[in-house]
Amino acid sequence: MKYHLQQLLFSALEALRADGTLSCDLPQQIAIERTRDKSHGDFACNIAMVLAKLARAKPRELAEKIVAALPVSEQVSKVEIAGPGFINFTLSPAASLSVVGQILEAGEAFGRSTVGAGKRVQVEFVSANPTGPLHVGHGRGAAYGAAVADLLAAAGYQVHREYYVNDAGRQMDILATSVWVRYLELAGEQLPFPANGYKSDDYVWDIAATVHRNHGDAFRHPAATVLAELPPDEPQGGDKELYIDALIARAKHLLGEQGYRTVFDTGLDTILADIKQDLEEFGVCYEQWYSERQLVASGKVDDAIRRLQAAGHIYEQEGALWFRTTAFGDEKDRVVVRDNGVKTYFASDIAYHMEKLERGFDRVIDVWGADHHGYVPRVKAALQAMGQDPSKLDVLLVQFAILYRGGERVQMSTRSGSFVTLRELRDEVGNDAARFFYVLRKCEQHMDFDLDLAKSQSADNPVYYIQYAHARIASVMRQLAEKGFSYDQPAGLKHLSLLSETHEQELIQALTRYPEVLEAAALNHEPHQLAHYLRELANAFHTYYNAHQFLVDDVALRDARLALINATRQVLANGLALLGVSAPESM
RNA sequence: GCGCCCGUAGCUCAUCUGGAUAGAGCAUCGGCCUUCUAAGCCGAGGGUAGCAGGUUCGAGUCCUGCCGGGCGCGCCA
Repeated sequence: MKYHLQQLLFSALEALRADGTLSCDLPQQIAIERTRDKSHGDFACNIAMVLAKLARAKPRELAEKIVAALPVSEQVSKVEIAGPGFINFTLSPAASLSVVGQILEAGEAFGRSTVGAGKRVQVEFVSANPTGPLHVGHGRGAAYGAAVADLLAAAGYQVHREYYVNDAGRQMDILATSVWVRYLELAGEQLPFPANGYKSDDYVWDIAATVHRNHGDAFRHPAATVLAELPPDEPQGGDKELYIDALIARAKHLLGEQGYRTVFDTGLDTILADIKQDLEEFGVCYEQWYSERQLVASGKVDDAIRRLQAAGHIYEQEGALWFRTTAFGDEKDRVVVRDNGVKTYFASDIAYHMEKLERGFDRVIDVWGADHHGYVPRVKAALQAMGQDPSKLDVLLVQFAILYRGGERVQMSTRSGSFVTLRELRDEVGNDAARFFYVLRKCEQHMDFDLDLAKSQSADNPVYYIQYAHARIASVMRQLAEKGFSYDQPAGLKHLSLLSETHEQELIQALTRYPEVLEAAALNHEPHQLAHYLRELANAFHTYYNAHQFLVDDVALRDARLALINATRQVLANGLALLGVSAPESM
């Protein structure tokens, strides 16, 4: 509809230009907006005010000329000039009513558009290190990323959802070594737990037990051998980083490559399986799980560094290789290969992002926690240095969700183990409430997540309000047969003009907005727009429900009303599905 | 100190990329169930949009400077 009005205005402007009334250039885009106030019609356009200066005309006079030049459209019943020069359009009743038939015909497909047709977009989200279960912070990224991906798919994009698995690197070694130490304890060895290990995480015990169950004492070594000549750990006044590195080296040496790999993989596989299951239960699915280890093994990381070297962006200093990211706007240069020869996380990420673009995506979206924001310039710098277009990469930073329980802020720390897992959250508040709560705020907004409120199962949870609207409609349809009524949908569509009540018109108006909301939410990566819309739609329905009866004796009116609420049910279901929330038939 | 994000009703947040009189929910107060689910509806009160400037027909929205909160500034990941 917006597009139709744009076309009308555009031809009016061209006509004015042709007869010399308008001498300036025509704008590329004509902004059409929904009106806030119904007395202003359905849509408003500010084009006269925008062009007034360029055309050296008073806005209202220009508006009058534009209106006079507008082609006739049977979808528009009234055009008015208001305020400082707004052109307000009122749609004809038939134009609004037609949405009901469109919804019922399109069904689950209603609202989908083709703006992204032919474009491939990759969405990478969550990508938490597989060193432990997902916590509530990851939950927000999961719900948000999944919703953004689904919205883009609904907008016609070909969407590729991906999870980058950091299965290489130091943190994984620390995990593997932590598992081994717990295993040694289970095997009866007495040795201190490293200060920098995964100390208070119960799952480390579980994994160690699995290793012990499957391999017996195969990886057992006397504590004295393990600890021989290790530097002091932090409690003994040493450096915990040095200590853990030495312990990792000892583990690799004593277990051999094969044995170390077995312990390592038991940890990795166990945790990754847990993460996958967790996300799947949360309704979050991926096309691909991309392994950092395989990326490294493929030689692509070395290739990337070589390419940067060949392009002259790498220099050596104090034994390390530095990438001159400052040449591309970063604050300081970054190390890609440490003086001990180990490649940094950044080196992998350069190769990974390079590889993303080389896979041919038109657009690449990363959903990151806001604490990684400082990382954006260097990744963009890398892409630019490699001759790629950095603007193809969109990094969406998701702010933290601050948890409250009993009015108290819940302290979150992975290392201290005092975090709430996503699984715990889902168990407490349910998947539906969690998914909906997480996307209720725009991503750059800090979010207060009140656990008590979310798990209270009360009406304070906005998700129930929307689901209730859906269930109510389903209930009405169930009552049909019981009360001896019938519903003839084609007849209902024929009699839509009987829907003249204010509440009905407002409900229809809300329905016509759905495709616009969907497109805006997708293109702006703002699922919260859809969440808020669904609440408004549910509100329009509940109001209507309380004011009028659907199962009335007037057959034509009954069919028309049932067609309307069935269309409403469809849109509620479609919108909830995109947010990963169920649409129950009864509550 | 530098960089990014945020600051809107008592609380939690919207405001459709600069539009018309800034809107919802919760909380408070007052009404509505013999009728399709009261997890609902209707009504009332509640605002100097952190502060001060600037840009223009027009600013919560864009720019600058302060104030306050969060996060980040490793050869960690």
